[in-house]
Amino acid sequence: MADRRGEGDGVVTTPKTTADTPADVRERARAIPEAAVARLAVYLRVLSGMAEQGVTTISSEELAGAAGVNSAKLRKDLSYVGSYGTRGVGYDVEVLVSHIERILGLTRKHSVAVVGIGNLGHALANYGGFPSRGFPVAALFDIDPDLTGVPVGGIPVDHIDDITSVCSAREVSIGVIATPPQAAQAVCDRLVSAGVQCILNFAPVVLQVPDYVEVRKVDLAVEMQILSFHVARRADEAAGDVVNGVGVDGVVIRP
Amino acid sequence: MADRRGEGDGVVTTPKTTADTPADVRERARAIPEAAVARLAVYLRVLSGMAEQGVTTISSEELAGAAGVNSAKLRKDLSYVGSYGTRGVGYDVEVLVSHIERILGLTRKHSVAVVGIGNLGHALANYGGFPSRGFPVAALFDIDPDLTGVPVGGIPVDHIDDITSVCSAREVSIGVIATPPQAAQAVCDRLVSAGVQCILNFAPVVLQVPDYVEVRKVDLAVEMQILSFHVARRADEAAGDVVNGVGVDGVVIRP
DNA sequence: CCAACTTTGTGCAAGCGTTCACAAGCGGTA
DNA sequence: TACCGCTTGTGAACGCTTGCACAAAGTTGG
Repeated sequence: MADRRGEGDGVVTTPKTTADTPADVRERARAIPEAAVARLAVYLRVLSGMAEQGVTTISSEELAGAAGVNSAKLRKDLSYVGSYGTRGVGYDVEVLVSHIERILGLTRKHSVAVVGIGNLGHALANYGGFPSRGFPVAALFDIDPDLTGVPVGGIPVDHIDDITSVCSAREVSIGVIATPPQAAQAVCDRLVSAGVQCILNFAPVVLQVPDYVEVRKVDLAVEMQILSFHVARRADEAAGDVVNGVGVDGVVIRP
Repeated sequence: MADRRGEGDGVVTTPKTTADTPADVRERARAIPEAAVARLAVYLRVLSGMAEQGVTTISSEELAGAAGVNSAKLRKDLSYVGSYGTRGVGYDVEVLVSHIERILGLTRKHSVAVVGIGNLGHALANYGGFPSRGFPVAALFDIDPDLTGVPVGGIPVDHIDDITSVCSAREVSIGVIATPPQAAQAVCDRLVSAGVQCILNFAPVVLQVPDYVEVRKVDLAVEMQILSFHVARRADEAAGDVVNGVGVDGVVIRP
């Protein structure tokens, strides 16, 4: 499926028309909006699925439908990657996949370290989606000495005191924090001092990091509360449309 | 969106001072940008922590620092909630907490159902952050008959065939999908037919739902790929700063 | 009571991202 | 080769979000 790392270099499909020097790619990558990057990752997954099903060509309309966006946005997003479509026809699935992978930096392996082997840490260590997409889990850490040496998902757990040395040695480029909130900042600091520049944080805290470190946050409580907000808004609207809040507001809304 | 029915007639009087009728809250909630809602949830957590530490008053500058945003944005966000600060002083922590909770709909309990009791599902079922924040886990589901009846995190697992009846009976308002991608859409359809209008989706697929259903997606692979993009961009920039062109995949990481 | 100081709340302008609309380009056909 | 229909790629308009800067409002000290 998405195992085309390694390729891309020698291969260089980028043929005829567009010159596409590394400098171009660099310049282009710099300008891609964050939101578009997130969507590119989604397109990539959809395209991988298409490729598996034997689809070789796809139009922006089809791909947009499958990815849940409108086709204009999709084309604009793809235009950040380059012009690899054929007018009147659509996009070659394989070509598109390889170019998106290149832009997303998936031609290179990114070793991952997971810190905090609790419920979530276990789930992450065993999550098949990481290695199969070019993100091998190279190290696991926990503060509990009883866990040290115990293999989880095939990888032995190290003690968090060894984060710096182990991460440096194994060239970890992405750190995943799945610790309790109290420990998160300390763990983060160690990861940073080990040279890790990208962090995925599951702990419900705002991490303080140097400018050159990129942090992405996955906050379950926040997600739930956003949903809660929508539940409430919806309930309010319904209440406002039909009945209305008792006597407090005598406002009548007519549908 | 496109839910402006009802209004347009002589609705809502937008009173002078701070009367704050339910209609006002309704009107205000409707207007809060999605991005601001997400931040409000973060402010809420920070404020809760402050309250626990005995802090009673906080300025926008302090709170902004703790939440990792700039103070102007914070004040604008809070202004969506209402004007509950005291000029020259700051905000009363407790007051702010209660108003944000009200806006986010946290005064009401939202029962949660988790579908797919694999690694992630287990972690979610045992995650203490849910119940403690007003999101009691009321039901668990899996397709595996061997799991049915087995309690996980104190709640017995039901079979996914019973999603509709159980969710209706227990008034589940938020569904969490932690199944493999192939099963996600079917599970989603069942949740929707059970009346669930908010879904948190961990499966790496784009769910198709009716307009009135709100879906939030947590996609680990996408998060990793976004980080990968930044690693690559950084590497490219570093390479571009020093050498120009040449190497296809210049690595070079700089501190 | 006044003056000096602090901090909120917000109008406004700049910046991004999304959407629209259409010219340009390509394959197929006669 | 010339024409036709289809789909891409993108300039331009639009709308949402952010950040600035400052008046309004409150506190404190004399």
